[in-house]
Amino acid sequence: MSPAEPTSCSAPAKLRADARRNRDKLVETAAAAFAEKAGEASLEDIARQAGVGIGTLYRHFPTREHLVEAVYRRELEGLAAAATELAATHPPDVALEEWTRRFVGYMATKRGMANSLRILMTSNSALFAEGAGLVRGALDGLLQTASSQGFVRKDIETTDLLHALSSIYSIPDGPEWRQRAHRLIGLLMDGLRARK
Amino acid sequence: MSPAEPTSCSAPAKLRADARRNRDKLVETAAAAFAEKAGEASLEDIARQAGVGIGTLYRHFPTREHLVEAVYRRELEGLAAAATELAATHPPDVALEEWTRRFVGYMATKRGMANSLRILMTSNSALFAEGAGLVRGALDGLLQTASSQGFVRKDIETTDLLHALSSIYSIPDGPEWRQRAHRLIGLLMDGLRARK
DNA sequence: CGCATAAACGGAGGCGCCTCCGTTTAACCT
DNA sequence: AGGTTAAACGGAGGCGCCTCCGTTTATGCG
Repeated sequence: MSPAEPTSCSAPAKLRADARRNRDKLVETAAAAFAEKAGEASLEDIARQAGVGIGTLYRHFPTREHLVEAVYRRELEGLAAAATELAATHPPDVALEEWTRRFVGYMATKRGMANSLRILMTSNSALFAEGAGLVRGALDGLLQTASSQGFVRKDIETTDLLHALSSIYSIPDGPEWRQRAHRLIGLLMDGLRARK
Repeated sequence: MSPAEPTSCSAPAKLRADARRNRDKLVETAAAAFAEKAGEASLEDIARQAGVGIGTLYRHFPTREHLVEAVYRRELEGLAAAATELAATHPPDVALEEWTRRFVGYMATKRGMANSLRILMTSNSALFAEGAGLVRGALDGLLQTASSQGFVRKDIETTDLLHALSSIYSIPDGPEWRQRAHRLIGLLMDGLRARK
């Protein structure tokens, strides 16, 4: 195995140290800005908050969609990593529930980016498929473990659960959104634990 | 029947004379601009070319999509009207062929508007359906006449033909696009006339 | 007509997007 | 270390989007 890789793993190789630093800072800042201002955040603001010039932002991310993509990918990777970590530190059913809650947190940040994501989806669906695969794999691992050890029922497949989770997307916007989503998850999890 | 209605029929009612005039001029100018510059035309340019202020454009069409919608609708109405006229002045098979050629001309103007149209399609699909209905009706009339009078074979339905025509959309962009499209139509029409 | 008034006009200005290019700096070589 | 150079930086500036509001004008009424 090669030495540890401390920086974000989804960045292109062979970047000068300062470039890598700025790139990471931009993605991090953008993630926060998109989460807060729902994808409508101004790129100039993001550059300013990240402490770099607007030119630097545009060199790293030629279009808004490139930046969205980087944020999207980073968060999906984080989500997949969380699954592994949760599996190692919690009972399987708790890990599963906690992971789905994080999944909802993730989706919450995406609500306002619908437009950019749609563009991304139609113009570069390969990336989307890859992201979906990551999520699916993570959920699959958690569910397999939990069900094989008898913590949850066995007649529910990953696809079913994923489908149920994605339905959260269609909950109408509003102040109660998050609350509703978490109630729905509680319901799903109780259902899963009820061994038929 | 009420008196003749000389102005564009898809405009809202009860507009002051100057407002109606400016609105029509804007739609007309926009249609030309979108056709030429592929939907990327600047709204400021369109207003300037139409001889009105930018404020006037925005009062009539609050977003780019509203203007796109107006152009889109106007052209579909023109297309439907052309079907009636062609049917009255040409043999049925010629009318059919000529109309499909105009249909291609129409689609050619839409190639660059894909983005705006997609937004329109997802955010207001009712309009889209209405437009599609207009086109379908026009084609249906022409095809019925032609086939009932024995000018074209009878085993092809409107839906089939519409589907074949819409495939033109997927011809890759390029200088030869129009030529390819017309070759395809010639092929379709010869096929239609070949009475099995 | 001439007046009142509501409707419509139009463009200045603020903001965001993106490019271009002069300046800075990390990385490599001797 | 000091020098060289290509990579990276950053912000000014041009352009388009959109809003806001002071000015103009069509229209209906006495």
